[in-house]
Amino acid sequence: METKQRYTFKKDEKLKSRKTIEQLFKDGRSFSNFPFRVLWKFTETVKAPLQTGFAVSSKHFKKAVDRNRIKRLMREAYRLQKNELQIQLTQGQKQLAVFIIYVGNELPDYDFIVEKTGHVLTRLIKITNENLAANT
RNA sequence: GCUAUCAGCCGGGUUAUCGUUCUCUAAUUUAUUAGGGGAAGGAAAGUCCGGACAGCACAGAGCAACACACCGGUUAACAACCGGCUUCGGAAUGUUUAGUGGAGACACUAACCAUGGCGAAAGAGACAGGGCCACAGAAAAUUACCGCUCCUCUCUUGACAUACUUCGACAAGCUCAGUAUGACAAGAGAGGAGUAAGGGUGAAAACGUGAGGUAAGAGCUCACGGGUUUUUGCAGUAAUGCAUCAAUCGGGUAAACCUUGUGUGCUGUAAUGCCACGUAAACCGGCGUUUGAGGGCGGCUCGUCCGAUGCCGAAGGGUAGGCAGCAAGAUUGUAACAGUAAUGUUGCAGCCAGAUAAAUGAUAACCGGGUGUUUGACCUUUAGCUUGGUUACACAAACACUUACAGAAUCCGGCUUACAGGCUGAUAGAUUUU
RNA sequence: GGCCUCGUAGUACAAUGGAUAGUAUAAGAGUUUCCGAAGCUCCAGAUUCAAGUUCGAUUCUUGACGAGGCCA
Repeated sequence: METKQRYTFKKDEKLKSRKTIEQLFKDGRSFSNFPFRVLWKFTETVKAPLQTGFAVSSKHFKKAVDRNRIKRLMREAYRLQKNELQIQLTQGQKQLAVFIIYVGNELPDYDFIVEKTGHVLTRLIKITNENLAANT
């Protein structure tokens, strides 16, 4: 992973456990960056260094096609930009669980999502650095 | 070729880069790499019907409840599908009649009738029963308010007949006048009976029109026409149709109750079975142990089975992971045969998603389809250009816009709803060309 | 995924198939008051949508749309 850059997003990197998600909603910390709301928590229960889930409210988007479309765009944008955060976490021996919720009301286009996902990821990197500094 | 209706079918493609899931093969560092293959629809949607499958007694009885309802067929099954019947709607066509225009041929308009492509029907029963029908109206279903007619009684008036004379014009009679009685006519009032023609209100008014008949009227009778039921004959498997005989005509509502017939046990793949992890058989209240609490997931009753370290309530604690179910089946494609068709039988070939915070994608370019505009195009005038008109048909180019509805979750058969656009067929109509 | 329930003024609820769909409250106007509140008077405002049955649907039937609930 450290030799060549591969933009993968496999099963292990998805946040799937119902239990961890409930923990995130209960104890996790969060911040908003429109159109996203991000939940995050350092936890030991997960295998991979970084696990991420995506969600869209079915109240805002009634049709499954629209929800799928947004989730696919988010996943694509995340996949292409998340490598830096992943490397940091591996070096720091930390496990991070992240859950990103789309709270906007309109169907976004791809460029908008890419830009906003970049903002979210830089903020997460900052948080990780602070956490590492505090621990050491 | 065009328009309309109906039925059936399809519903984008190629390349590049990065990526997801399942599976097979190989390699090893045992979770990665490399290669091959598969990966969303006609509605996957709504969850409206029907099944398969699973559990509850190899699912029992009665009531209740629910569903269905012309006939025949198809099917695993159905409220679905196919074919037919009946009723209704109806583009259009034709005959006749009337009106208008016209010298005429004829044209247009309207009405009746006939045919009628096509479409719709939750299409049993209102002679089993009760219920309801606001307002208006006499009356909303065996009813009678007004009116019409007849009879009886009373009163008034009129003229007639008979009898009588207290008084009067004149002595008597007659006449006039008066009184009483009788029957008659007219009018008024009361009572009884008949009547359903008239009442113009309403969504709906007692089969319709005409004639006879009658005290007045009435399907009371007759003629023509209409509806319902029924006998017989013919056609058809049947619904039904045609003819015929007889009876009958008293509104609507069953998508309000109901009646008749037929059918349905209930719950649903989060069913169900197995494995793993973890906790608490805490405490309190009530019931019960052969005199039976309670349960067997349906509303009630019965029956039957299970049933004691038990059950219920209250208050808490723990887990919410994996495997099977779960992808070879009422299967898909194709051909032949049977059938009007739905559909069935046989042969050949194929294996075609399996996720679980939920995969099947993202970006870019090009091509293809559709619509619109413009220019060529066509027409007129002209020797030609300009100008003007047409874009009905065919073709070409450029530009712009657009390329739908929508995402499997156990699986099938239907229904319903959404859908840019395209293709095919049938029927009807108008028109052009040959 | 499966199984259910419900849609009436801004809000909370009524209404035998039948007159102008009612009540409370909120909103608006007026009155009262030095001003405001409360009170009083008045006014506007709705049957989720579309078909069907019926003479006539908030009510009955069907479909669509929307809202809510339950499951191991």
